[in-house]
Amino acid sequence: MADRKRFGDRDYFEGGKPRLDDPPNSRLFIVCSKNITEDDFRTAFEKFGTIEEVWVVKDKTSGEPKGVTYIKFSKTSEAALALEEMNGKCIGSANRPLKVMIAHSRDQGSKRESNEEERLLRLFCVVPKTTTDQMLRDHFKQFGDIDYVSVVKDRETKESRGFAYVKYHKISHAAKAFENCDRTYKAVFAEPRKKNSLDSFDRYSGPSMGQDPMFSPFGSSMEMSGYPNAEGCNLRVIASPHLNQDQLWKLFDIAPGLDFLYLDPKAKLGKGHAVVVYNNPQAAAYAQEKLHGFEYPPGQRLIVKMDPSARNDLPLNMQSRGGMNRDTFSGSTSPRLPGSSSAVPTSRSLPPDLASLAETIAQATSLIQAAGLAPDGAGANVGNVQGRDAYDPSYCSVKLPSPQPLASMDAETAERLFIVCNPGPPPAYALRDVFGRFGNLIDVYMLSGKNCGYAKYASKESAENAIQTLHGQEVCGIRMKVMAADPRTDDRRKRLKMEDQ
DNA sequence: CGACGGGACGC
DNA sequence: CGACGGGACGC
Repeated sequence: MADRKRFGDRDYFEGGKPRLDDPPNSRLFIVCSKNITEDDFRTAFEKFGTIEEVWVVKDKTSGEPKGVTYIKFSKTSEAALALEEMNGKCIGSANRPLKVMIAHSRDQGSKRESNEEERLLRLFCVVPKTTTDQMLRDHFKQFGDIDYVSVVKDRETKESRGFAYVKYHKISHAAKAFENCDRTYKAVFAEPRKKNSLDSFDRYSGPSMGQDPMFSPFGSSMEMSGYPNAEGCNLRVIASPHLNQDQLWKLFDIAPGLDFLYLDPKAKLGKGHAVVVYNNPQAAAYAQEKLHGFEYPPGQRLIVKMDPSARNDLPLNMQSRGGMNRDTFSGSTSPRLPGSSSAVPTSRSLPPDLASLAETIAQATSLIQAAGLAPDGAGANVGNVQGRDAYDPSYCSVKLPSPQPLASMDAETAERLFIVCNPGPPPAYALRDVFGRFGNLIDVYMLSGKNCGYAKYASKESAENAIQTLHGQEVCGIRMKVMAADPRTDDRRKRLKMEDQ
């Protein structure tokens, strides 16, 4: 089938026109000395990614370089990194430093706006109504330093309007988030907020929503280390034996001050038994309250108990250093609490912040395994068989292929499946994992308020495999029908077809 | 200050 | 036996 990722004239000149702004913000506009050659540019910029084109602009009549160059990258994040790295640098034989900017789209011309940085730093996302700022922050912080997260709420009812803005400090971070954030957010670069033209300092204008005020009930976790062996800091955990140490770490990282998490590889304590130690008792209590009884994976409740003696079960060499702690775990960032509101759900019914957390973990797990970086010997996650093909999520009634990378969101749909779930829709992350395992999955979603939905695949073969394997099976105890979808009926397809001409 | 050409899906 | 998602920021 057509591989839209591979670059070639065929793709570049889609519809007879160069795709200058596809993906968005992937083209650089560079003001520079006139004596820099195309080769100079290629040499200096190729390390940032795949260059689709270097165009040293020359005067049409005289042929003289105008001191302006465009460089088109295949990805937004490549252009962003190149900008951050090369702006102000000198290349070739020139003394004048490059001025590197993200090129405007052609119709936008050369006019500048006072806040054009914001166009590159801020993402617009569609989010479930139950998603909070903190939940979004927890997902988006993995891509870089967040300026602010803001779920837009109804002015009167204060309820979420179902969309949000996420702003970063660096455009490469925004670009990474744009490319790699959970695709159900449908992240796009946000149009700058409407504004009057006078304030070119809007970046500094407000405290705005910089840091959420209810952010840290425990104060700075750095200052909370005065409880090294306090009794209330130690938890004993029983989890699914399928979970590995990384996954558990991410779960228990919902409370600030996670010091040690030890999942006994020899199962001396018992399969899936772990010891968790925080540096402050509030965090341990919070984690226990939030995670005890939480189903992860679905159907498998975590058991989380306070146990002052738990720390004694750590191997001697860990009682001071930890088998896994903040220093050795690269994926963790600053500790944050979910559920910034005080109306934290205490029921055992999958509070939304934990659902979001579980989703994040499922996604990360899927990515890691798809990349062939499956947890190594340090983990105790392998049940009975060897190799990552053996990974078999307990929430699905049938043996599945190993996790696969998703197809790009704008890939062409080769086949669409219709899914019916009874009695109701399973968790989104479970659906995504299960349907993703056949490869080339573009998107899977349930219609809101309905028990049916769709899965879109970029490959017919993947879609057929999904039908073969999943039809009639269960996910999280929910029976699924999986079949080819009827073609769309509305005029949306026609409209898309028209654009192709 | 510094903003837009050439090319046009295989055998 | 079910059928087509959510979308722009109080001034």
